[in-house]
Amino acid sequence: MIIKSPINLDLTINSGQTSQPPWMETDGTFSNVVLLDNEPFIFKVRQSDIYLDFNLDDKKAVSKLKYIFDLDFNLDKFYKYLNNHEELKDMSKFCEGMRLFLAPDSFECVISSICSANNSIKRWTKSISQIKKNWGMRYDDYYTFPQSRDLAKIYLDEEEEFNSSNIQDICDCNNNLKSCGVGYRAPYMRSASELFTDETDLSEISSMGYDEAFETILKVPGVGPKVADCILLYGFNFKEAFPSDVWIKRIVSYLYFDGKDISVAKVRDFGMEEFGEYAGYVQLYMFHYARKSGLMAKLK
DNA sequence: TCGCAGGTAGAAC
DNA sequence: GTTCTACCTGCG
Repeated sequence: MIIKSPINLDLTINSGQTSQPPWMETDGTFSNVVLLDNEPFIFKVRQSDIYLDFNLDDKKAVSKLKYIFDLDFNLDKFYKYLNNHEELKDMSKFCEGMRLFLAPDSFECVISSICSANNSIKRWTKSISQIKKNWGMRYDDYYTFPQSRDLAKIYLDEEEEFNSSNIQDICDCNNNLKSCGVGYRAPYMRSASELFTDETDLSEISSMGYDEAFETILKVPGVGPKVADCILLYGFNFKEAFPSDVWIKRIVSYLYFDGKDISVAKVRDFGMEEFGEYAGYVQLYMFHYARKSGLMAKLK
């Protein structure tokens, strides 16, 4: 069925948002397994003109799909907003149809975002895909993201695995987090999994206001301000988040502060204040505008 | 080969 | 409170 909200699927899925790695692509069809009340559904989506063509018409599935691709967000209104601001008016034409790519499972977003810190898009998406293959549930060619209680039990590295198992050669130890290329983030990822198994219920975050949610998620190991904002934006749909990293800092500094060097913390405050309910989208568009327009190369 | 890039934690100021 | 440094991996 066609869902009549304009979107550029390829751009949205491959824009490096830390909710999840890109979906599997075959001949222009993007697919993934999505759990609805713990029941697996294979979602297949493809571009149809400016819209999205979805393989299921089940009401729950459609509602979830609309959530994942943020299809109820009014892009036209957002573009009017961009066009009314001198600093932002070029952005929509470089990113037309790009939407938030929200996590079907917020725990996956927590771990993906921790993994993305001080890392490249290519490397964190590879690591998360490997984690799904190793410890997720398999349906056809697709893997779910493991649940927190399962990830909490995974060995951190070869050494821990070797010492706790009957494997004879340490080189055969590849059932551990570090073998997924996550580096020093492994203990953060496992501690976060323990936290969300035993102490903190992720669903409580959704019912909090932004500030409380931010302070709560900031306590998770491996989560600083940038990662916290990514989790709130891509994992919980808090659109007022303005995840600020060095690139956003350079772009904001160029566009708004005459190239003056300002702290990432100040950039975050500025973005939230200036863009309000559009902060998350502005951040997303800024990053891709800078990438595609050549601004990023210039700011390097 | 090695220098570099990229957020967080923990220590030092 | 702000600033410095180590952390792991892949890339040029």
